[in-house]
Amino acid sequence: MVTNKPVPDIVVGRLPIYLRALRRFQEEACITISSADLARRLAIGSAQIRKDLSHFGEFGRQGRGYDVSRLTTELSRILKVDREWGMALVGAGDLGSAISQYAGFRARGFRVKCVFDKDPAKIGRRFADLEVLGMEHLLAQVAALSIRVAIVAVPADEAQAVVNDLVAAGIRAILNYAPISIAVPPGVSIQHIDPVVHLQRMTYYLE
Amino acid sequence: MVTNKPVPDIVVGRLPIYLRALRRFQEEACITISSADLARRLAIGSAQIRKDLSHFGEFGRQGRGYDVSRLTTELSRILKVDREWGMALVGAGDLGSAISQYAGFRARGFRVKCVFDKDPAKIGRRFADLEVLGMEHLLAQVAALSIRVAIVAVPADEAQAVVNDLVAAGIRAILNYAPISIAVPPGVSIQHIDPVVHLQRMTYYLE
DNA sequence: TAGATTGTTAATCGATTAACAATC
DNA sequence: TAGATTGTTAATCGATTAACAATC
Repeated sequence: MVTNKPVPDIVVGRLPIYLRALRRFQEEACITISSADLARRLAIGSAQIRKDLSHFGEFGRQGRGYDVSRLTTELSRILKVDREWGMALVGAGDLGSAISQYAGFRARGFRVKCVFDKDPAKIGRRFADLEVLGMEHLLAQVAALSIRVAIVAVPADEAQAVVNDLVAAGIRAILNYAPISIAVPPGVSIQHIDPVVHLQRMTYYLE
Repeated sequence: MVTNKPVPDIVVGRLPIYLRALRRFQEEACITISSADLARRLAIGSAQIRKDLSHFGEFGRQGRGYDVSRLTTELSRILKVDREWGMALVGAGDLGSAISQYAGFRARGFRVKCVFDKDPAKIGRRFADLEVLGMEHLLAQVAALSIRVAIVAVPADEAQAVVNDLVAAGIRAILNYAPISIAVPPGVSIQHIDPVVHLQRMTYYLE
């Protein structure tokens, strides 16, 4: 049942996982899957999948399940990944270089369109087909290219200032690789990637 | 109050975030902080921090707060990151190369000790001071180096098989960079890093 | 039709939060 | 001491799960 209440973040957060699994079912040439099929693959409950999807509409058929291609299309539309998103990358060090070369972004519709750094030694270098620009070009570039998404790959102690600049430039979604918690104003999303945090969540259980 | 009930995963999952914030307070030369100070920095509730910590002991003082250095030590001990952890890396492509060079691991006590790939073209190459080995050496190396932690950086369709090999070799904690959900037996932890999932969690809110 | 599976309800489960006695 | 802040309780809030009528 679709209401006008906002969908819980935790539900939205699972949709990309469903979408990723659907792509694999598609690669395996599955035409139709049940919520139980998907649940088995993801090691979660089938009721949770049905309930999550019910926030957005009725995409299945009783007795048959879900059409893999239809559900992929619907989830892509809901998540707004039925288009290409250009991204700004701030930080042209080793990590930034690895990020700009990561094929997984382009393969799923995300593309680094411009690269910035504040270090004069890095400005002017080429990152694939992009020239590293100074931070003073951020505002104009983001506006000119209509960019809403950015990746932060600077040291922890510079990250908050960079995020502030990005928000001021109109960026509304930020993927942060700096190992630090960062504040953003309402209306701006931020997600953090810190592999060490994930490792530390596991060492607790070792021994 | 410390009981013998297992601490919820969601609580354990927040400890690395607390630890990361503590290191920054330490860099700022803070001696003592209150749960409210930490909560403000992390944009969460102070009661949650106190309740989370109370699962493990009493680390604060009424009226004073927490000693930054003491709490850092305690959390490091709880998470078992008061030591160095050697890691096996599987996958010697671009992503594996970036991972092996990522300074953030070593800086926080995680070190890649051996690298494996199944591609004969990659075997024998050098990754910093390590030689890329064939998968047939996995079992012996992991045993010889007493490694319990591994990183998977292979294509999605190879990841499950690699994880099975790792588990068979005695690995008990796996950081997976392949964009796929993977099953592990009880007693083995797995965490996933897929930056595109994080981006897709944000595009939903755009426009 | 008979069998299967959805979408939804209601119950259960677990996590977060507010409040405050204890106490440094 | 007076002020501040912890550790803990109990209430609230929200998410997960089981169950099943609807129906393809």
